[in-house]
Amino acid sequence: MPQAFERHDHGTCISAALRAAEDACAGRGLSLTPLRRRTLEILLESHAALGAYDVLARLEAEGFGSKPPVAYRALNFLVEHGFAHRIEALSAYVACARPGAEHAPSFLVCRSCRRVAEEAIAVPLAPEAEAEGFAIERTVVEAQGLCPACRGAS
Amino acid sequence: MPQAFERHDHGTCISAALRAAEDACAGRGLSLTPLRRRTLEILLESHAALGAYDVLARLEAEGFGSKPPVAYRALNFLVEHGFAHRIEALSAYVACARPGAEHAPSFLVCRSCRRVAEEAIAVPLAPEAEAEGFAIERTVVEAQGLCPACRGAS
DNA sequence: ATCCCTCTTGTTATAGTATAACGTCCGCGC
DNA sequence: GCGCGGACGTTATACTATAACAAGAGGGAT
Ligand SMILES: [Zn+2]
Ligand SMILES: [Zn+2]
Ligand SMILES: [Zn+2]
Ligand SMILES: [Zn+2]
Repeated sequence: MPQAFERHDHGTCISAALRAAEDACAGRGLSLTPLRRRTLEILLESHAALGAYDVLARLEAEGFGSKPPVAYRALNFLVEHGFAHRIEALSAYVACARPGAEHAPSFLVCRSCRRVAEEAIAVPLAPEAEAEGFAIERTVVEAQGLCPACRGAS
Repeated sequence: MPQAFERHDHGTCISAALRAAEDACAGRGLSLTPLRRRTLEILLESHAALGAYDVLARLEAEGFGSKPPVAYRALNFLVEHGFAHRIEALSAYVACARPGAEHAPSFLVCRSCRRVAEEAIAVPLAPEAEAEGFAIERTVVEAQGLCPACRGAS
């Protein structure tokens, strides 16, 4: 997988993700409206986590509505359908690096540049949950730290 | 470990945690002031995650200050020194179940009653981080779902 | 064509979470 | 006594998120 912290052809990165979103929407009867599509593109421009109000500012500058629900609704649509993820520790949003594939996402989040690498790992806590009769519905796995670039720039 | 979702002697639970906090503060030159101690007690009363403003309301009712920084400072003190943890997905706070012990905490969080069980697991993502040159400083591991009691009450 | 229904986008207003900045008090070392 | 740092209190403000309502677009039924 091309990773956020490695050099890669980012144009391919973007177009593959948009393509996957289009296909998934077509297949599931969802509509990837201009607002939703543009919101995804904004997230895809970088591998960094963006706050809802950052996204909103971009959308407003491009002629979409200027009020918070505009951004939150688009972001929630993307998150619900797996085209983006919410980084809980930052209250921020990032495009999914594996759109289409079912996965329990986990992230490496740089505290300096906010770039995010998405990893595929086994759901932790499953045995503990089993032992206690706890039914896991969703997992949040986020490692915060410094990415290679930001370590170097120390 | 006595778990939040199991029957246990909760009085012991509370007094052991307070004792551990007192000892740790004494040993590290920290001051467990009445405000900080009471804040910890409030968190300890249940194994549930409480919002900062819930805690603040309790503190105010007991004669402490009524403004947000009062609660946030006490909570931040407890979190910084490992006597409490922040549940990122809820923007809420819970008393630590292993005060004193060094640990990368992970949690089972009930979405219905907000009770939290703290587990000890290995840091996930370590191999991935290593491979990418990412320096992990903190991990957030939270499984959300339904606890045994809330499953039963379905 | 008209009606109805649902979905999307837009708005206003408000709720919920968190911190910056500053003043006072108190205990301690000098 | 004086200076200092830490804890606690305040005011004010910033940041994050949602409830509730209005307007338009599209589609299917009559
Ligand atoms: Zn890329
Ligand atoms: Zn970085
Ligand atoms: Zn207990
Ligand atoms: Zn529960």
